[in-house]
Amino acid sequence: MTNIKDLAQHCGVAVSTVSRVLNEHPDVSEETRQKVLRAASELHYIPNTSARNLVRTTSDTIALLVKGVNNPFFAKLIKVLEREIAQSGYTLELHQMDTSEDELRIGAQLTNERKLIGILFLGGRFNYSPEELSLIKVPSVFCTYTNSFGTLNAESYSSVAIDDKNAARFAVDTLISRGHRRIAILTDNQDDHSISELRFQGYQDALKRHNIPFDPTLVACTGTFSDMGAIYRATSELIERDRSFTAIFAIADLMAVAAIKALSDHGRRVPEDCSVVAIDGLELSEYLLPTLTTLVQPVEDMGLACANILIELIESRGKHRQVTFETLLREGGSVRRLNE
Amino acid sequence: MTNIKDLAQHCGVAVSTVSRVLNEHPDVSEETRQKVLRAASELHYIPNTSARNLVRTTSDTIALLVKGVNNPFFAKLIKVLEREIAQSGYTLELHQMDTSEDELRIGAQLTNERKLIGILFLGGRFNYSPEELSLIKVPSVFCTYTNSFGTLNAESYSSVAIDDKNAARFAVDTLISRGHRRIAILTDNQDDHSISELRFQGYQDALKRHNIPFDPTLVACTGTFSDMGAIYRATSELIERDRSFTAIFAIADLMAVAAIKALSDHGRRVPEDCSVVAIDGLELSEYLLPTLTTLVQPVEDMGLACANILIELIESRGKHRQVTFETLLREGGSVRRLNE
DNA sequence: GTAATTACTGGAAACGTTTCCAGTAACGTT
DNA sequence: AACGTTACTGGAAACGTTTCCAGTAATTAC
Repeated sequence: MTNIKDLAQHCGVAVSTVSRVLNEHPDVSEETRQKVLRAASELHYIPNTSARNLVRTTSDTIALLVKGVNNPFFAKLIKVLEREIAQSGYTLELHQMDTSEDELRIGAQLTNERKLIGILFLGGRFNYSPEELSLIKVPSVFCTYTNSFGTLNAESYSSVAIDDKNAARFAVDTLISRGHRRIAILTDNQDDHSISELRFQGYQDALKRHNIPFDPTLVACTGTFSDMGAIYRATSELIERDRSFTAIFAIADLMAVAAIKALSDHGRRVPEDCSVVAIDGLELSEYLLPTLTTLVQPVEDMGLACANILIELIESRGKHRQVTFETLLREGGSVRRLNE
Repeated sequence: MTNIKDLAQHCGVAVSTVSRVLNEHPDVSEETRQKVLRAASELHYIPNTSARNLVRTTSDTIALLVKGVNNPFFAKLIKVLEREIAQSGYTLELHQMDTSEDELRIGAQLTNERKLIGILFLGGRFNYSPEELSLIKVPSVFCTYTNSFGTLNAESYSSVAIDDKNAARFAVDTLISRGHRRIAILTDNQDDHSISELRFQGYQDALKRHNIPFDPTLVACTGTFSDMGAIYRATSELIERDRSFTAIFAIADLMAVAAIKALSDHGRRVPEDCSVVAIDGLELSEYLLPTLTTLVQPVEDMGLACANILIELIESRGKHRQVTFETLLREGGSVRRLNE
């Protein structure tokens, strides 16, 4: 493998000169510049990243710390993130965390190996104390969830999200405005300080505003966003437990898919016998039968925002900021007006 | 940041001794071992990866070069891959390639930066010459596609795949055995040397074996695996072009989803008016209405195989090998026997 | 009691860069 | 003619490790 020393020798110049050429420093004559460049290409010179990072005491890799990689909503997000990051000359590392508790631990560990210049958190919970957050020593951005529980001040963290509570409220409002009053909810969790809890709160809020009593028997917890079987079973139990509900609010599109199947298997058709509304706006949902009525998250814009905020932080061109995106109701065929 | 020198100084030993302790070399007294370990934890010592990699002239990162990250079949695969790789102490880097032509170029480039010890190729084409392949100077595995076109010998590359041609033939056979003869195909491409072409060949084979003439008007090319809109449009055009087909073979589950929607929008119900069979076996497909009849790829096993082969190559514990997995027909509700 | 082995340790080179500092030559300014 | 500036270049230190080599002390073998 050719290194910078070989180039120097080959050209009859000093290594420092070669380095200057390679790093596009000024103060190097056009003649030597060409000479070095030609040698570099002839000898197939490729810089050694480790050596460079060692002396520069940085790296070029950003870590994506994600819980539930196979969540289809993340797929598009990851696509956008990688593209943006690559375009800015950085590299994306993928790390999976199994529990939300891992996220800070893994983050802190990776940070310390000094091979990271930034972290993107995706799909975890978010109720950190300032002390916990300070374990992360590199710029980071929380994707798809924000500091809705904690006590962090806006100068100390960055996030990109929708207003989950509000979106959930809007989704449930949509059902209520169509005459539904017995509305079940299909959620991952009620109290894990993740978006699940926020959306659950939004559900409760909507009911309260319309003076509809909250009925815990209408809550189906799946404990997962991606395990279709578990979601199906949770819905089935709900159906067997209570036959009075006329609508389901699923906090994610994929949950709605499993729910619709469970309803169908129990002889209840959507939307005739039960309406369904969800949050996500997957492309897929437009191609289901019936098409899903869902609140669309602007996933592309969210990905761009995540990447840009992080890169600005890394290049110290920006300060921490929190971005909240609007969701848009996409009406499909899964909701029906209830006749009195 | 504490480094190995600080530890040495703090303990009153040489850096080499500290290094030995940290790398679990033998030949170091229990006493000093404890002393160093205690100091390391007290001073929050974290090794510098760049320095280590520099002197060892390796790294710990494996690159995943993927075309179409948002392909839902890949989601689960990536999940398994990351877990296996992380468990073996390596790190996974994500790189997206836009065109299949990128794949070798990007691979070669990354290889050369010497920050990579292995590459996983996912979702590209595969018709390389030995010369092209030799550009990649680190162990690599081709996931989900194999050397079905080229001239590589088995000692020079590794791959994990299903027998795409055979699977497609089986899928189409299933339709034929149910009485279908006018069978349309929904494919990404006919001649791009990727799995699309293989599956297309399998389709043609099945027809030939049953003396059903191949009709090009029954071929709908989408040019994509993941853009639902494009798939929908391609199917719509097919429907408007020919109303005689009684079944569709979609080379991927997601294509089948879009196709079923297109059929429905044109007043044709599945399976009553048209049967649909696909390849993939996404979990999702079991929860559609109707459930999809599809050939299941053992995605979990495939992921494990990819990771294991690569890791064995890296640790030079294994030789190149090609693994082909069996697919399994999962009968859903999207196929119906045709009455004569 | 000497030699050979073992157990442990320290010093220093090496990995491939970047960057600081000093230096030379040519040129323009006074 | 002396001086400052500019344009360019080389030497060497530094980044934080690992690993080779040599060396000492203690133990074992004869």
